[in-house]
Amino acid sequence: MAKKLAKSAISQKRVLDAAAKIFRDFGYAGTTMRAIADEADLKAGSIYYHYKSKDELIGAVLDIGVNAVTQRVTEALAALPPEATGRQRVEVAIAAHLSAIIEVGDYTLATRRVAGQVPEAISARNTRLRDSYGAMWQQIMNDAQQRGEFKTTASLTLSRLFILGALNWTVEWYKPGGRSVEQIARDFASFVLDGLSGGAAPLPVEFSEAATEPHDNPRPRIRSA
Amino acid sequence: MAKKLAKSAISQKRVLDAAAKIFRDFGYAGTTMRAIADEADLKAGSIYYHYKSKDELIGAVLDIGVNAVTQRVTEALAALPPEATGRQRVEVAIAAHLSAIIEVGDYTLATRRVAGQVPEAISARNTRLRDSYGAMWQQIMNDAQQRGEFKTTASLTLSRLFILGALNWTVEWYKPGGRSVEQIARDFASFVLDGLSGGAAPLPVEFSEAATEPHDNPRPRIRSA
DNA sequence: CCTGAAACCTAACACTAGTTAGAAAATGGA
DNA sequence: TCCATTTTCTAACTAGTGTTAGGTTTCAGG
Repeated sequence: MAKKLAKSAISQKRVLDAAAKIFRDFGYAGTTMRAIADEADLKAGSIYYHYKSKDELIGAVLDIGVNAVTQRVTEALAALPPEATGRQRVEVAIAAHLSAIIEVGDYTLATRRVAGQVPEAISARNTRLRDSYGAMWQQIMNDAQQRGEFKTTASLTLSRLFILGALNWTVEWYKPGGRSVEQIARDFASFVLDGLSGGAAPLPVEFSEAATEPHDNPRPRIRSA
Repeated sequence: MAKKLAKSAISQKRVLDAAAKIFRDFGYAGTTMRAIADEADLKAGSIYYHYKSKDELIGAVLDIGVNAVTQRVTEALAALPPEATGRQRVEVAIAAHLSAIIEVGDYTLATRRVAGQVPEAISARNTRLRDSYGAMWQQIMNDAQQRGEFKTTASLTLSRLFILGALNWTVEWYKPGGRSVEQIARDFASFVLDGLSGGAAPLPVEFSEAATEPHDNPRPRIRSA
């Protein structure tokens, strides 16, 4: 199984991508091995050559969703000079998080929609991953506050939960044709750091309110009944 | 069916509550009529005396989730004097939204977790409800900006999406024993309006950072396999 | 106590689920 | 070309799904 992997790897990836798509659209129980197989141009039985069960598959999908984001944000933060301000760190983390979850959107959405439906044994490991990612954010924010950059009276723990909740929700309404990820990240950072009422505009945006109005339910492909 | 409803109504409610709970934990396809029946102290076949299909049931659950929030926020805003500032309106809307989604938490969570897995015909109506609720928020924010209360450079449409995303995400980590809903609402409003870096504290909070650290996965009841 | 409607249950139907064992095809080095 | 290994398919099994038809219980009102 792990000797000279070569041809198998591409099929494995195809199955994984297909699984993410189907899980995202139909949830854990709603996803059938036959539907995944169909999406991956395979027969249902053949999946078991690559993954030994449906649970192992969903486990792989879940982990990819979180790890991709964690890795991207970690790298982006590491690339920052040591003298970077807390504000800059937050901005960079937001941009990295956003671009990551949109790039691996199928996995992110699958993770979001399926977490809490999956058997406990599988979700436990994934929860640990998410927790440690949250701790990373917490540290950024605590540092910034200790430096005196944050003057908010709100709990930083709650703020972190708000930020990550809103960030992750983005994949639900984001549509490729509309606003660019960079623009969304900028607006988000501005919103998070200065709020609605504050904000002495550092750089004026070209056109603040226009363009495509995002819609709530971007994914119509639902089974008949 | 709608002649002299009396005894049937309480059973109907029991089934509905049970359905919300099960849908929230297992998703659309993962929810079985037998599991709902079990939770409601009933046999599976008996559900069909109250609801003619699983789809009708999920439709009812979805609508309750949205309508409860819409109604509560509408009332809270209507109770405000006409001279209320945009800032006050936002604060009130946040508090009302939060208390509503936590009170009918089972329905809210069911709605959140199941939307997108449900057949299109059912989700369509529900999406309309959510859209009109979003429009209500949009109006509050536009008004406030036109009055000159908001100085943010970020798109108000995006801001609204961020706010509602973060608000709805609250039910995922809220735990009854921890911080009070009012405290969370205050922090959230402060965060939304003044951001992290701003915020000339109007009223100092008693203890800003302490108490129960919320945990990510508050619902362990997952089927074995 | 009778009665008819309301509320519920039982048992089954047709169908689909995840999974598996074994046969068949594809692959690549000798 | 041959062969051994890898990869895929076929066909089936068991368990569990939503739903229904018809019988049974519950219960208010006469």
